Amino acid sequence: MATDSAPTQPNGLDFFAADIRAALAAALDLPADDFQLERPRNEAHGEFAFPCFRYAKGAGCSPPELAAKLAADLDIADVTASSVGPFLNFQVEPKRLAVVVMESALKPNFASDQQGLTTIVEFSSPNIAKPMHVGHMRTTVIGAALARIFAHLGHDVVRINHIGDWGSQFGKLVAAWKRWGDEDRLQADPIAELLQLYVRYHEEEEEDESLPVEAKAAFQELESGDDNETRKTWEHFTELSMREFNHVYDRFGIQFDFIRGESWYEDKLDPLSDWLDSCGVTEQSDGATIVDLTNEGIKTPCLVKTAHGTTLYATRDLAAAKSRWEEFEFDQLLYVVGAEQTLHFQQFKAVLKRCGAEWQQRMEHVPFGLIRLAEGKLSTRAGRVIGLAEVLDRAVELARAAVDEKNPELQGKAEVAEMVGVGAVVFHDLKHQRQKDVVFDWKEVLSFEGDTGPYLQYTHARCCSILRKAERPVASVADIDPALFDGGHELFVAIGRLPQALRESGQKREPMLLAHALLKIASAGNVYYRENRVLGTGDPALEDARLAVIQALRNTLALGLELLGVPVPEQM
RNA sequence: GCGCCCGUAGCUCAGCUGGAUAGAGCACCCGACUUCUAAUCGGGCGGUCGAGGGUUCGAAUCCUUCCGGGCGCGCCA
Repeated sequence: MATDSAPTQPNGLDFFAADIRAALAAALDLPADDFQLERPRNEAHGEFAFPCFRYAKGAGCSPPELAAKLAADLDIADVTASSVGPFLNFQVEPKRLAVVVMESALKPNFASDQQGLTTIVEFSSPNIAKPMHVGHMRTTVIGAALARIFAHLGHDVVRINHIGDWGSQFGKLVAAWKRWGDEDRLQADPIAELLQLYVRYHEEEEEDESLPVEAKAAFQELESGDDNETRKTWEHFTELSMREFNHVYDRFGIQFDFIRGESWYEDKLDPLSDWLDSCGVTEQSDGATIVDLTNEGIKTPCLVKTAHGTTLYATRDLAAAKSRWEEFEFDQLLYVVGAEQTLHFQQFKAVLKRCGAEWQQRMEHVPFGLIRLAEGKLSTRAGRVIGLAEVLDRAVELARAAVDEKNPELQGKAEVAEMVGVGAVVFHDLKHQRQKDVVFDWKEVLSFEGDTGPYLQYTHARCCSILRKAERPVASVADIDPALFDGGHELFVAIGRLPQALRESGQKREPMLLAHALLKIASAGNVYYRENRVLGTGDPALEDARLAVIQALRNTLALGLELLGVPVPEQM
């Protein structure tokens, strides 16, 4: 439920941005919200930029004149305004910036921003009886990251895994099982056996006309709700599949608040149908029940029941959405589902709109691009698949080789290799813009150098190492002479921008923004500790200051990596 | 055919609510480990931002046409 959010002190650079906006508002006599501060292209120009073009007319002068006038007039604590042509640049007094950022970064709630909203994130949602392959990675990794980001921003987050455990395909599977199933093979390797049945069904379906008939009958038996043999078989498959999925979720460190398959909404399907009827939106067409959406600008009607009377994907999604609204009264419900399902979400929101359910506006499809192989689209049936577990295994294997080579003395190499391998895979997925298709390339995914997860982990591990070797507590920022933070400016700016990146990641549902902010921080961090030796300088005050910087860097990276779902080893 | 998404350096991508010389990583070529992990750091090479037209003081960014790629378009999910 939406509650009043307690105003929190802005963290990082937001602290100064607020002052600058207020000063601009006063000078130009406009609301502070109107001002979008940009970042100067050239870092030497300062931390914030304000192009004067669109305000010049109102001020009755040219943009450069306005910039010059504002530069002369504005008086902001700890901030110097200067004009360069039509641009007004703001430079924060470096020592002050260092202190504010350092204090922010050492707080546990760095970058948090209470909003008191209930946000449901539906993600992962694999189909039972099929292996999780790289195609499931994006929804799983992006969804989990968004859920963590919203939680950190102060939302009440509900994570739902909408398992695909219902639908006519399970009729097919049961039919295939009855003909060719083998319990021993099933026990030995459940998913492989189920997949084999699924593939065989599709191969023989065309030759054998009785097969589809049996499949339809089986799904009808399932939907009847009776506790029959078909249902027992289906429950068995579900249980075996979930066991397999949970292995993967454990490796990713992902937990759900609710694992609710489509079948969970089974008893809500009839009421849903009745509701749709009572709203007067359904009609019959070629024996099927549809909702016409032409007035909503969608040419394809939404099918809610087949000619055989069985439900469809849309029916179950409608029932799920309505049930969730009644249960949670969510402020937002995000569906982290592939872009190829855009039409489906448009349709089912339009159906709800026709029913007068205003809350449909709170539902949002968060689409992402496909993962493709160089050889073509992923296809379970055609055997063009790369298993998710296989990707992780190979990454971990390579990570192990890297650990053996780079740090042979390390304790717990197996654990570290697991963290590094998984981290590489997760980060690789999150550093790309959500919407774009990605061509799966082993070489890219398994890279540990440059802009990668392991690079961030390495930077974090280096910080841990320095802090370990210091063998003493880190002084508080208040006890440090700010002049000793000299040399860390670029790093402070990078860290100071994290709160904004985090906020935008949430607003745009784009974990990439956080990923890139972290890369910038790590890069600046690597430069910092290379050029500013921490231990053994013989100057205790300087060591205190630099240790604090390393601590801030470590905390920031740990926070960011954790939010993204990249494991955070302390040594590697 | 209609709809949606995408097209930026050899490769993978940032930048896109219009703004200051288009940025990273990889690859390639130089250079830096007696000192806190070289999974690092510094330098170099590399781009008519798919093509044309339009709007604007200003376009990779907005509009439009075309080309190229992907996805979707009623009883699968």
